Amino acid sequence: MTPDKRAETPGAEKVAGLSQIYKMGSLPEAGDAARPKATLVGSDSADDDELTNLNWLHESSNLLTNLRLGSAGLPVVSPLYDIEGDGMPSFGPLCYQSPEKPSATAKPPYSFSLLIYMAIEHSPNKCLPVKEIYSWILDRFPYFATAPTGWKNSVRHNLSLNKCFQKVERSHGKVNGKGSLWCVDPEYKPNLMQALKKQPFSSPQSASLSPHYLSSVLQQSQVQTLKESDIDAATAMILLNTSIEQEILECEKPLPLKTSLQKKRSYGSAFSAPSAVQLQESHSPASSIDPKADHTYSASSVATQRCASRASTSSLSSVDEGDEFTPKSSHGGSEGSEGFHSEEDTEDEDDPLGDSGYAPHAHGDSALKGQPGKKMPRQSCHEIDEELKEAAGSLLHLAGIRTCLGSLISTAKAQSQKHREK
DNA sequence: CTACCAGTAAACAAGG
DNA sequence: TCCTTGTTTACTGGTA
Repeated sequence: MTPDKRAETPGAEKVAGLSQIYKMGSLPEAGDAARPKATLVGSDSADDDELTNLNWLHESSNLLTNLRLGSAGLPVVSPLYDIEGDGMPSFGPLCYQSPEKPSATAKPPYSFSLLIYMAIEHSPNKCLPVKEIYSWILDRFPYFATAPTGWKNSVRHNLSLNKCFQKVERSHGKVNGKGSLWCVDPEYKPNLMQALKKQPFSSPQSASLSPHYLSSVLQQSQVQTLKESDIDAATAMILLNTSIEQEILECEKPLPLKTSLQKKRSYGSAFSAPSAVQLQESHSPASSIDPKADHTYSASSVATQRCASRASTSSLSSVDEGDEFTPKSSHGGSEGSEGFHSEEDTEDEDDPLGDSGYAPHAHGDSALKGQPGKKMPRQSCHEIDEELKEAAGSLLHLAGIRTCLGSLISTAKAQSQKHREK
């Protein structure tokens, strides 16, 4: 499909839909973020205090908590993007268009796998049909609007080949029907996230997520006066956060990204991974903050269950567990026969996305059946919060050590200089 | 030099 | 019939 055909894709509506989602998806603190936070972090604290000042850590912690929560039922997805998420459809080309990246039409610094990952993760359901993946990419990366059409082939190629992505049939009986949904295998999610974080640093041509970028991103998200060391710490927090998430994942053994991505080229069946049973087992009660009812994915589909259950496990994610295992037949067909719901389908029913996971969601259906289900996520969030606090403590400790080392080094340097002068 | 990976092109099949 | 989607194979270029 040529870029000019884009109009015929749901791109336009999509944008609107996504916009809404983004709005809805604002983090709980997004509102806060919008507020002028002059108080912030070391707003003007002495430089030396910045590391040892718990405030910034706390902020980072909040930030990272948001990240977690972001994957916990918000439309936001990839940590780093979450960070910048201000609840607005802020991505545009911005996704990679950092200040250092003047050209919005430059080739994105992300691999197709990551682009797909981002697209999927930014969907409220964590599942997207190819078409919408195209749209998302086109929206965020204008480069592709003018790029040769082969990129779509590459996207599909990636989806097929990459084990990180799993196909989910939209509805019952359709095994090979047209337009399946694609979601990210939660098992590989950490790896993808890691790749996302790493890539810009490992890729010379992309500075989009360089410390500077991260810095600006963090600034956008409330942490306003970060020094490089802070950024390091924040990065560490992010990684830490990831590891916590990994702990939470019942599917431990996240393969090193390389490994996981390598698998993709095994040209074997991409869906030979864990069985439905395993998936079921790995299903954690902590899930579904998102009443988003896209859970109607054909429950008969193993892949669907996998997607739904594991997604909710790994990311405290978006699929309403109350529904996700409900056989479609019994799922009250208010949603029509197809399991898939695009943003349009759900847009009116969900501020769920705005549902932070902390704030109880009082919305029709979801609120009703959600009550019991909400508790768990809250508990989980609380646990996570505790973990984050602990982690923050540890990090603070490390930061303190680092500061000490820094001052020792500078002292040593000063002394040696004195020495030389003598 | 080799192996690996990502990207690209293309052929093909299935389905709408 | 055409288009989209999905799979597979082959090839190329970059990188470690």
